[in-house]
Amino acid sequence: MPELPEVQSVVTGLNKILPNKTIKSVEVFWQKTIATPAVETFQKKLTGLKIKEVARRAKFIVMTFESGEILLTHLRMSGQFSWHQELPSENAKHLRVRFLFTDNSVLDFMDTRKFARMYLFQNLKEAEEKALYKLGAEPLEIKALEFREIFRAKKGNIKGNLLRQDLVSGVGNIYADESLFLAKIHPTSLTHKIPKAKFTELHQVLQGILRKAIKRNGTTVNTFLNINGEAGGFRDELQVYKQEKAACPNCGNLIQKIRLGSRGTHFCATCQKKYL
DNA sequence: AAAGTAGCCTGGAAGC
DNA sequence: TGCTTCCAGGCTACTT
Repeated sequence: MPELPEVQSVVTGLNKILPNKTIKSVEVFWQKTIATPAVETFQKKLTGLKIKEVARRAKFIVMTFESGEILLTHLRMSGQFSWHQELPSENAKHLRVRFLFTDNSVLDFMDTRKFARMYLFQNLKEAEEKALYKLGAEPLEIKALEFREIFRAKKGNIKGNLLRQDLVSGVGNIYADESLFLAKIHPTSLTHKIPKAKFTELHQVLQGILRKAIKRNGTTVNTFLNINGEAGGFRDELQVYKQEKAACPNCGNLIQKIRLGSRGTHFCATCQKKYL
């Protein structure tokens, strides 16, 4: 499941290849992948545009064109880009969108689960107003004090709040579970009952884990591959996520798995303190 | 207002 | 063995 580090890995790869390429045509194999505008408009508007750069905002891939248009892509569960020097002899499985460039290279977008979405906007202002405005601060940019203030008075459990993109953006299920384990906070802890110092700690371990995961090219749990077809190496570093029934690396007791807010949630009941 | 949940989807795992 | 059911989860929309 692509979260911030996985998206960053994809963006870094795309930004090495795509700038200065001009789109010759766009093929759409699954209409719903294009969230906005209408598919024909999407194809028509993109044709002839030259890519300026590829960046990331939260879990969105932000492609900027020379003329100012913005293409946002959200990978959701299984979205995947793959670039080819020339047209592949046969279509990849789950191919949803294909971008053909004037230099005859090809950018394919595959998405098994069909949850991924692309949004084309006229300019950054429109992208901000219609899509990005809901996003909270970047977890790697936010300061500890600010981080604590955002969460301090929030109701509900900390796990659910960590996943909220409008508070701090880019954290998903894997890094939520992992950072709570490292900060020794039980996922069902009530957010407003967690002491100030613990938030400082959570902020620190979250930044640490995200930086480390970016270095390791993200985490591959089921299907994630970057544009070079490489899996993420952070999987080997998971302490609790998908480790149910394994021994806690700290105390040796079994890692537990529960459902919290309809999400699989992994933790060590011994090491992680419950603030209620 | 905040919290819970259905729905979007497929494929692999688990259950029978 | 082969069928059916369950589960994974980011995000939106809807209900309570």
